[in-house]
Amino acid sequence: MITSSAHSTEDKICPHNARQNCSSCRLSAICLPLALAQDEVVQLDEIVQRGRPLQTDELLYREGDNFNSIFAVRSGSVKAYRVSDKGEEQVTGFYLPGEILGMDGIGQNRYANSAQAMEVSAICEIPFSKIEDLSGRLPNMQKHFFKLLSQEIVEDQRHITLLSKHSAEERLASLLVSISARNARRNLSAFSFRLPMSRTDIGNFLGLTIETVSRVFSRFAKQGLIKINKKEILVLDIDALKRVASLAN
Amino acid sequence: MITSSAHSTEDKICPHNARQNCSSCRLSAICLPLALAQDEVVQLDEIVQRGRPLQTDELLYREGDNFNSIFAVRSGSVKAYRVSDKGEEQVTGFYLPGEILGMDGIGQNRYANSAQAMEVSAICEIPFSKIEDLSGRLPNMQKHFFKLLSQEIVEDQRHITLLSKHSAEERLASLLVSISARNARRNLSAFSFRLPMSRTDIGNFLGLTIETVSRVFSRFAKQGLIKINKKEILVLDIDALKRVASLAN
DNA sequence: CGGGCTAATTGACATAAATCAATTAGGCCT
DNA sequence: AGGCCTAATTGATTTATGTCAATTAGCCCG
Repeated sequence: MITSSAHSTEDKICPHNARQNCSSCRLSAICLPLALAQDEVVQLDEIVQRGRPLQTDELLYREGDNFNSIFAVRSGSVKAYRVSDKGEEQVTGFYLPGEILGMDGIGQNRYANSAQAMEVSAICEIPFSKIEDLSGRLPNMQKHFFKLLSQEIVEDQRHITLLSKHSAEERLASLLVSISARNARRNLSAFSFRLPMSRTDIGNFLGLTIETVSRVFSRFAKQGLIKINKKEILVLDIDALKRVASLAN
Repeated sequence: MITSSAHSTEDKICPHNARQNCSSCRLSAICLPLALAQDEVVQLDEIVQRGRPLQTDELLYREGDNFNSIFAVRSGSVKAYRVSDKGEEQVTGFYLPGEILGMDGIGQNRYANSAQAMEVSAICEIPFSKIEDLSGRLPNMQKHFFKLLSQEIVEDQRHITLLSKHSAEERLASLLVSISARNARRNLSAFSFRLPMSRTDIGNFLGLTIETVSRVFSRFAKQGLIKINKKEILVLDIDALKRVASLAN
């Protein structure tokens, strides 16, 4: 346990000027270096670009842009969304520190989503051509990327099931459980956290209206599963929440 | 155009004993060999295994099974489905000749779906470890697999949007347009085909009940968009159908 | 420090699709 | 050829969630 306070200061401590390499990054255990040997991480390090932080609502890339890089979230959070031909906007994912986005661009050489910062966020950019090179040389790297891509497929299929077969309560509980778990993975509290996204984004992601999201939040609070203060969430009964999620995932 | 008759005999002519290699396979233009040079296809050929055909309803693999291979459909058709912790079954995809399935297993070394033949089907099996080897040696191969995986992600995200934001009519129109296009890709008729899946599977895939699927089919027929005879579909107005799909994809 | 803007909440009502139920129509086996 | 089994269709009714509307509560900026 790195922190016992409700809200970790992870994102506050020298957010954008931490020592600029993967080896010393505190996310290395869950981010790309995860799968690499010490000396391989050095090679990864050489191709990672760390730019200025993104401001809230700033776009990292836009749907249809030429695909050149994938990105890792170092601090903050990013949402990805696509616009259907019908003009409907669909949030396809939320990305927290240590998570990789942009891989949807590989197939068509264009991003299939837009990516937008939900708060001030530091992002690592990794040119994909360099990753291809590296993957050709380092079997670990290739293997890891195959895995990453595959996991995103499984993640998306889970979400398909969620949208197709589960109620509003199940969907929201599922999201809360997911965020809780991802926080825990980063050694943050699983029970007290701030949702980086708006109710609108949550609703859009879960295929619900903002009103329904709000009502379900209120119901959960009334039932004593959580305590809400705007975006601050205190999980009072994670097991009940998991039960509601029905493990809808 | 290979055939002008309403129903191609593609799947009937020597279905399982066509010359057993990728170079001469009539699907090579849309299947794995697509991305490879002549001499590279030969190397692919050496690792592809072609077993006895699957009977209708036979399982190719089961969710949770150890992952070892990916598969290409040579003839027939396969559905993939997963069971959520809630016990709900969700069809995640339909695979037609030339299409690849099983890649969801890479991430966890276990298949995340079960795969079941919807009719008698011939399947090519490709051990994934061999693909990793080959990808390390052939940049084309590696690139192609990254693309394949990425495209499945985009496909799934499209489906997420479909389920989240589109009406029953839009969903079904979208599926019909998709199948029509995939048939055209195989040089089959885009306007006259047999749906290999049941109404139950369609409903499950689209997040609808079988009754709703049936009603929407009837409505489309009444509106003169299609003609239905059980699983046989005659598309009368593909443009209208695309309009209804709203290009919900 | 106050006014206005936006996000969230809450309530009343509408609706698309689900559920329940009955009927029809094939296909298959004896 | 006839009967049975399953898949599909069609209709009547219910329901979860969406839509419309009004209210509240922060929060930013001058």
